[in-house]
Amino acid sequence: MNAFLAITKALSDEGRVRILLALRDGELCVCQVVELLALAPSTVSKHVAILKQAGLVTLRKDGRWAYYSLAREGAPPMVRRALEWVVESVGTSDRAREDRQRLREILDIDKEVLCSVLRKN
Amino acid sequence: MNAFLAITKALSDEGRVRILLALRDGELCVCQVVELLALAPSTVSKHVAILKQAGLVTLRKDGRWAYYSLAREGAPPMVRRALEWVVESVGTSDRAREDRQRLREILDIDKEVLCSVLRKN
DNA sequence: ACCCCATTTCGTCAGATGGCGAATTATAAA
DNA sequence: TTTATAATTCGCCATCTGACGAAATGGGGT
Repeated sequence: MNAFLAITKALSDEGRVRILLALRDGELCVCQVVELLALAPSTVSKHVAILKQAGLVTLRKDGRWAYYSLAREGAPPMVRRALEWVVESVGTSDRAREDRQRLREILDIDKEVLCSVLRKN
Repeated sequence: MNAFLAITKALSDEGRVRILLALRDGELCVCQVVELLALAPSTVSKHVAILKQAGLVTLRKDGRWAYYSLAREGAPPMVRRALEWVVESVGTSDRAREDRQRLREILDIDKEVLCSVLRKN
């Protein structure tokens, strides 16, 4: 029950759901998510930590960068079903489409440049 | 997205999940849920209102009594999938088993008597 | 060794949430 | 019409949550 509630709580925030949907197209580093959601890095870091705690995403560290991905085959059925349900339910919502388009623009920017730009604001 | 978040928020409270699981065996009136969860009637009323708002349960009024049931065929796929996921994930948890046993005892008590007993506490 | 910088952690604040009891509503019974 | 009562709504409080900026962490680069 605790694991289940960790998932439902993780899914009960729009920003976190948007992160999951954005990860459909592949792993993202924190600064890319920061740009997508227009939230402070510390806030995004907390969000992805909650998603990770719930088992919905996995973390790959590469030097200074932290890449988050959707949980895959190894994940428990409860998690896989949750992700399927999310995608089925809101994967084609307006917000998801807007985010996907914006994400394409973000992915065109070099990561180094993107993170530097963020520091200025 | 709003409808989806209404569901995930509804599912992010243990009491509300327990209510959904209890409703698997058929409709319940508020005072029966009050007895099962050991919460104040006003609190339970609020919980079922949230479940209803999310579309996860339906309400049937019969005189002074309010019976809540799980959403059925008519419900949107998003809702049906959510309920399937809930049952798959926590339908056989310890808590669910305990509740089901306790629920059998509660259903053996006459509704009128049950609600009267609650007033005394 | 030193600095740079992506990320995380910490401290704090405003707003949301979950709990209760009291008051209100609505329906059945007397 | 008055009373009783299941349920809901309201008002309040304690706690949780999500937001931010500042400070700490930790892995490159010079």
